[in-house]
Amino acid sequence: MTHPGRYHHGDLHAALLREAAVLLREQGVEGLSLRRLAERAGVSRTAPYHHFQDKNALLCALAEDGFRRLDRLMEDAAFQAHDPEPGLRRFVRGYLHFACDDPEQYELMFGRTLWKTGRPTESLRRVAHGCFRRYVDKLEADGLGATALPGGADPLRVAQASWATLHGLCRLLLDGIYVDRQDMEAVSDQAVALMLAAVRPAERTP
Amino acid sequence: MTHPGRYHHGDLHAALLREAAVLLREQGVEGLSLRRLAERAGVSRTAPYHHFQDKNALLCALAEDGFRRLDRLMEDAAFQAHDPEPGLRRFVRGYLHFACDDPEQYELMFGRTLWKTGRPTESLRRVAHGCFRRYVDKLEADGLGATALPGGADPLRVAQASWATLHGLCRLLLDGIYVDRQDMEAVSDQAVALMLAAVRPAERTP
DNA sequence: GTGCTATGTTGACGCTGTCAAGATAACATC
DNA sequence: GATGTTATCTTGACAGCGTCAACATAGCAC
Repeated sequence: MTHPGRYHHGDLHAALLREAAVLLREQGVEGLSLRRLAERAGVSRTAPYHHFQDKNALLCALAEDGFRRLDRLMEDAAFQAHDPEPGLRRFVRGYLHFACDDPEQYELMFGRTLWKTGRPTESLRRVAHGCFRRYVDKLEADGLGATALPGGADPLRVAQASWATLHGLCRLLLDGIYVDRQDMEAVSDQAVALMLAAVRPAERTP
Repeated sequence: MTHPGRYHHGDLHAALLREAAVLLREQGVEGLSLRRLAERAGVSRTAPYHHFQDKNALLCALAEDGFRRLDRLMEDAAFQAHDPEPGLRRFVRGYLHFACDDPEQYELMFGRTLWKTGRPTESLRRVAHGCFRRYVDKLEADGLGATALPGGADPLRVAQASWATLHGLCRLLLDGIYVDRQDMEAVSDQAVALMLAAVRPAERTP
């Protein structure tokens, strides 16, 4: 398939996604136009519309891939309550690495482009939610559900707050506000310490 | 000034900023076009270019206003080391309220639109940095510089990590990912607890 | 009054997402 | 094998965008 000069492309759907991922990585969402995409795939401007409802749908598919990769990272996570530090440290590093490896993809996954302006696909919603769900479950299963925090009885809250820390760090880092790229190591450790202080079970609270 | 039917507008600069703030609040950056802005101000499409170098410059000015407002919020903050909870709680609520009151403005201030894609004005950079600087100083002045955290000796790190938590929370909240608007109260408390655990000085670490 | 400068105008260019209508190929059915 | 249906791809068009160039007007200094 994918013979040049043919009227039918062969596997345009996959080719579009592939090319889109490259374009996204190199130029960001702003540089990703359907027209340019079509041109790169050697196809006319409106051909993509036979494979994706509109630009939003294509971007959602792209973000979905990202969440699937992130979900795999989540699978490997393990936080043992008796000594959460190494697991947490590995997870945080992995997360930051994931975000920094392809910032534009991360931005697309969590940015307003899809979640506010455009409407996220039902399919995207499912994957993204599943990814977070897995994080909550991991926390709970590994015995980090109830923590030293007052509201810590609810693992959902712990998950939300800790994910927010991680996420906020990534955003500040990637957009270059307040946190420099070279601070990454130090701030990463700081984030781990922050979470540990919150998550370390009840030595203090009787 | 600002007489209708006049060739010269009178105070287009201010009018543009005013109208832009409204449009931003109502429709977000995506709905804010220079052409529409000009039309609303009763002026031709290219008139704004005599008052702002380009769209990026106008957006920077808009974001700058936001940072000035946020800076005022920062002034009121007070974290006393002997009992940081009430001050911190007030600050967190204030911050979340600020973000939720005008989400599009917050997005503009911290989003990639200015910091990644467009280039932030030197003036914007200064104000934004000053705002964060004030936060760091406040933390240090109130005796929260060195904390229970291992790396807590550096107030900059504490500031970065705690701001990241706050910021991440806002992003997840505003974009509607993982955190619902109705969870705000609970998550806000959770964030306070998280920071407190990190910031409460050295009862544990000898 | 004369000229300079700030401000506002129209016209144009290339870019974008998307719709409508028509062309072509593949495939299923008779 | 012929026929019809469907998936796929094409060109043409439209409205919107940011921005540049060239021109018009008004205010202000001299």
